[in-house]
Amino acid sequence: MARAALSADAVVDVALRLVDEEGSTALTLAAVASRAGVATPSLYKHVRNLAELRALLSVRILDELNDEISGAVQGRSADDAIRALLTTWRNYVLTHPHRYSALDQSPQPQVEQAGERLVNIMLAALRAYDLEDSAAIHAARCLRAVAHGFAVLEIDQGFQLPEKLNESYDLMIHMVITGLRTPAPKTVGPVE
Amino acid sequence: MARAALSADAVVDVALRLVDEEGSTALTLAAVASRAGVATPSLYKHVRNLAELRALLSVRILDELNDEISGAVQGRSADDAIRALLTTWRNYVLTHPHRYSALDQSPQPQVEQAGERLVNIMLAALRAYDLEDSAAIHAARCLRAVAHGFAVLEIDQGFQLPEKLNESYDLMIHMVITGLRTPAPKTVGPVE
DNA sequence: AGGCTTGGCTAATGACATTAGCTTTTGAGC
DNA sequence: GCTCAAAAGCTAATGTCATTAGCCAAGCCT
Repeated sequence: MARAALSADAVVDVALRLVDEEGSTALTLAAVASRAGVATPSLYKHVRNLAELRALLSVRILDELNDEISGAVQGRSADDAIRALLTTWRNYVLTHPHRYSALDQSPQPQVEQAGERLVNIMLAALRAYDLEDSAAIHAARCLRAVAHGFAVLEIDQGFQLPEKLNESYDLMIHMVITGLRTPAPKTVGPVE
Repeated sequence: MARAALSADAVVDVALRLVDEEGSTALTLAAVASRAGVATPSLYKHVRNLAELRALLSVRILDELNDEISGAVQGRSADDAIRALLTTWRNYVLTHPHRYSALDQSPQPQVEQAGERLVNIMLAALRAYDLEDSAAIHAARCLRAVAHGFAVLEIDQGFQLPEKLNESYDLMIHMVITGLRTPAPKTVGPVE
């Protein structure tokens, strides 16, 4: 190997710091290269292109979120676990808002894998509810949708009245928990 | 007035068609100009810049979503209204996936107004539950978070097992409704 | 007719991503 | 220690955008 300088991981490190400090829109190869003390095209030796860098960064972030959540869920179960999961998710988002909004929307396989890991944690947290397999998957999706939806809106919409957002989130947690405890509904046909 | 050709509205029309046909990433001033049969800089006579075009487009889309939802909620109340609202939201997203993903995240005031109109519809749908004012606001936020979160994940993640997404969504609707009917929880402190 | 306003155009600039092709470093094996 | 091939860097070039400046034509009002 030559010049023990950069590596794909190191590039992602730099990108992560950049996003933290200047927001996800500042994520350009030029900016990353500059921070890394390297010319822009040199990055291509470590990363296929900008899209791949975004994907790698998303994986890094999702894994970090994963870690925090699984730590928080450890040793808890049922309602307690769900509460911990959702609260930790939101805390992560609020602590690193730029990271969360840097998450890649485009469906790269690597990113999907990190997403699956997240789903597995949710399934583990749901185990205490004695759901059938498919019911557990539905529940996990709901958890994800709920946490993600609130996160996105809170980050880049701001809502208004910021002092009450905790209460809104508590209500949402309450909806999830009571919904899980109440017998599943018959599937309803489309409205209209 | 000269040359009765374009207008801000017409530009948004073109942009909307472009997004529908080629996806939200294809939304560039160059592409819009080309479709409008005009040179790129000419667009600046109608629109301040790309950011404003995005904002105008978002308003257009949010208003359309608003219309569909308020139509669906008309004449229904309580659980029925909530179900109609959420179902219509998802139907809109699935019918026009590109439009929904073209929605602007950056907080322009005009876009926020359109968002408020949406919140008002939700508050109307919630009226039957006899919530206090602030409780209704929390509930509306939850509705929005839930619908948006599921929409975003469904659009650009795809989940897997597409045949069961209806059931997942039904579960989420169930969570919302039972959560609204069950007494509000005491606010819980942060976990950990 | 004359002139202002409006909407359109061409040209120029600057930020990016990306590719091509050259050079240097360095580690592995001799 | 020497050689050399791969790795990692660089400069130069291209193409796509957004955006600005400055020019021109067309229509409307008087």
